Amino acid sequence: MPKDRSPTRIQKKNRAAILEAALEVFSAHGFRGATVDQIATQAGLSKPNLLYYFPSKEAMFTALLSELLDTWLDPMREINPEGDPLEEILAYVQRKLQMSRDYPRESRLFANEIVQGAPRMLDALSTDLRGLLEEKCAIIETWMAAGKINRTHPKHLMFSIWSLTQHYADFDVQVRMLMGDEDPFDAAPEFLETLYRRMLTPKG
Amino acid sequence: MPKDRSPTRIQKKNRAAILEAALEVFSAHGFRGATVDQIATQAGLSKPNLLYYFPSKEAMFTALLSELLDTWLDPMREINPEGDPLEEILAYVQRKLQMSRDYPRESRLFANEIVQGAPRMLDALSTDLRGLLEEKCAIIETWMAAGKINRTHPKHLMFSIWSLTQHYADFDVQVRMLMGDEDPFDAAPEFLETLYRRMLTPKG
DNA sequence: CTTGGATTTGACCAACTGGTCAAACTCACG
DNA sequence: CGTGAGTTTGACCAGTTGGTCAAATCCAAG
Repeated sequence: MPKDRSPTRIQKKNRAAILEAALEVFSAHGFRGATVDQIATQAGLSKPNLLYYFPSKEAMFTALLSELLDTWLDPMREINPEGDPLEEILAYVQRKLQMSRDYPRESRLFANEIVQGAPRMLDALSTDLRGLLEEKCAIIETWMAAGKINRTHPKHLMFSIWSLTQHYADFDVQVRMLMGDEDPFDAAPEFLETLYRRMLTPKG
Repeated sequence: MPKDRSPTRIQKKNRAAILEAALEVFSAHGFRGATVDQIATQAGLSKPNLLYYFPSKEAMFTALLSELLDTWLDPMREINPEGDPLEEILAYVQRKLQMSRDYPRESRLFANEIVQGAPRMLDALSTDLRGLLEEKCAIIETWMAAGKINRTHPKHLMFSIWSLTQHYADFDVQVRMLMGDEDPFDAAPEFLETLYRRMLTPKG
């Protein structure tokens, strides 16, 4: 295992290669379904070499999670309390949809883990996600109280956004199988915009 | 392996116990993450005994899938072309939500499999699901053409219903962690009814 | 160029896992 | 009862997998 002084050129390169490979393999097969050998092959390194950089398979997984969770939550952080309520929420939906299009592996990584009870992620979630959600829900509630958007259950509203957008990444194979040639991401942005505009525009 | 004449009392009981245990274990850990031993313990039988009833782990899994897929699609089958369009869709949403509440393991079983690319399910899906979806989307399109509900992309509409309802089963741990004491299924029915009513009621 | 730390790996191990099998046991039925 | 088919299992096997380690190789700083 590398000493924890400032990382060498090689350490930086290999750690990055391993985490990229780990993302590829873990997101496709889940933690248990992935093997260290697969990740090693994907990264172009030998298995013992991986275990020189990470003490265990588990450590690779948690390192990957903590590296990604922050970026994953960025779209939500960008919700601006000062902006126009409806437009803020619509923009958030579009950012989340972009994430599903551009980073489907990340989405599936989290999906895999949460569906199985999030045994290795609950702590991180209840730390980082919980607070952020409370904060944004409070904002949404003031918007509702001010009559800027229709009144509804803020948490369920957020869940619905996560669910609808991540569905296109997590259930990609099913969606594509059912849509044939058509690219799901062609119509999805408009569909979701319409949905939330009708849902939230006041005086419905 | 039992002969394929009419099953004995013991065969019926044990096959059922095995499939119930398999559902429990596969839905919690995915195919690769589940072990035959776990299923055996859960079923109260020995490992070789399971393999007396099913030739392989794979066979247990596919038997389970094909047994469940039919019931899983029932709520969609019940959509009635003769009924009131908006009410038919709202009722479908509620049926799906009930499924998530009452059969979360089934939902997670499918979710696990599809997130990982549905390697053992794509055939069944493209046979059973594809046709059913086309049929129901055609109905929805006539409803839209007749101005009974707002015009939108029918397939995306169906995806949205699956996504929103199954989210409460598949991401159960996350949802409950974020909602604290409150039961997600208390507010979900009303939330979803409001959402689809606003989305679909004509002249929005 | 030397040298000591950083990096890499072939060989190996113990635990686990899906699956087999012959022997033992149970049960329905005559 | 007795008997043969139906059922159960302990012992076992081969392949896989996470992880170890000593030896070999590489590399950057003096």
